[in-house]
Amino acid sequence: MPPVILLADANNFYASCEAALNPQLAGKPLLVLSNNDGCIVARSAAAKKLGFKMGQPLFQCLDLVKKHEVEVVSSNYPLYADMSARVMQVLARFAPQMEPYSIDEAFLALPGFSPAELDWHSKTLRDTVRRWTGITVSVGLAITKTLAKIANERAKKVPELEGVFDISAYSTEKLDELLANTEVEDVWGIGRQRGRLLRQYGYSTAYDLKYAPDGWLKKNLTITGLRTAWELRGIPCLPLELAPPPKKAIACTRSFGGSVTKLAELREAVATYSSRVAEKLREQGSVAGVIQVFIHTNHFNPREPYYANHYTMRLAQPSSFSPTLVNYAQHALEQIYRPGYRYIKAGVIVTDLSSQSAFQLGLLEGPDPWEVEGEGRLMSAVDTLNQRFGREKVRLASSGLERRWWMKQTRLSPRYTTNWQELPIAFAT
DNA sequence: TCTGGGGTCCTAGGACCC
DNA sequence: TCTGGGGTCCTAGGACCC
Repeated sequence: MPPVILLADANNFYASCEAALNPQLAGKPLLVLSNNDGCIVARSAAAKKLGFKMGQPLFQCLDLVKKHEVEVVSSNYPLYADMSARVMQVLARFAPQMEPYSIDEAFLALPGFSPAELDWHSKTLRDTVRRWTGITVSVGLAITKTLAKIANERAKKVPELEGVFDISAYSTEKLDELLANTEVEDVWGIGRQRGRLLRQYGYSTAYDLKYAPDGWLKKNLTITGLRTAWELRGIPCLPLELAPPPKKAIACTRSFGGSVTKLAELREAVATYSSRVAEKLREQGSVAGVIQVFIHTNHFNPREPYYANHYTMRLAQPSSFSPTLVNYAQHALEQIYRPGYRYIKAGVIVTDLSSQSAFQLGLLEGPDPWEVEGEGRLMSAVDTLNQRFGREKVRLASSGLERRWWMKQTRLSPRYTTNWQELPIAFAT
């Protein structure tokens, strides 16, 4: 018997994090905004009920916000990352094997449980996460990840299920009935484009997708679409990833608080982003072989000329040394900068990553090992300081002081769990 | 006026080679 | 006028996810 897959997925995660640390928000309509306070990226249950849509620009629904006195906050990623780690720690106690899949969900493998045991286990898991973290998770159980996703979705939607839905022991008939009542776009791996194509050919439900011919699936949805159909048939094609594989690309890209026209300001932003990229590289022990910089103006505004460009460079030697990456990025920026435009976003992406240690071993014809050693020690000293005293406490001067381009975050909640000065207050005297 | 960020995987097509 | 066949590698772009 293959193990049952349990998918635990937090409800309205970002909104729940805010409410968990600020009891005054409990039960109220609450919106969490994207970087720059532009779009809605999370909604509390009450806000969903009022009709706010995921991804909707805030300025389009200000009337509704005012009318219902909806609370609105900027996104606070250090808080969500910390809460996520706490939730994951609790979840890990409930299975021998776990794959943290995203900031708010994880797959668990449960071998050798009876249906009654699965039910008790899932309810205990849910209660424990709620009591220990203040976050509510929904649980779906099935024999493949794709089916567990569908079960989880139901657990969220149908109140009678009380947050847990187990379809791991369903007969083919029962499962097919459930799939026939599931829109094809609600299947994990079927987005807008594939949904449209499937419907054109008359495949409008998960059931239709399950029984679509393999040849058609492979040809039109590639191997990934074929795997999805097999998973619906109960054949596991997506194994649990127990150890997170190293990233193959690392990026830091941001919209500016307002538009930026001067090269000097773009240079600050690009220096900041490439420093951050270098830091992320060092976190996973990688060096980058290729760096790309892009900038663009606002493509939503038809009244002003649009310009977008990117420039890619191969490093002479793979590196994670901040000053090196900043220098390359600055050079790349100069290749694509054109005066006279109002830029609203820039980004730095590194690829062709390899392991720091493998790189150093193969260094017979490489750079001076003493130099690399010195760079490494400098960076680890900087990283240690910043971990201890807060991000960017030590940084390159080229990343700017005034930083007029910095993103807008006008409604940031306190860093309740990651800063001693901003702990939640239980009793005020 | 105001519209997120960071990833993965897959394929088609071009360059290049013998 | 007629102009092979098969393979690899790389990249850009598309689709998807949260």
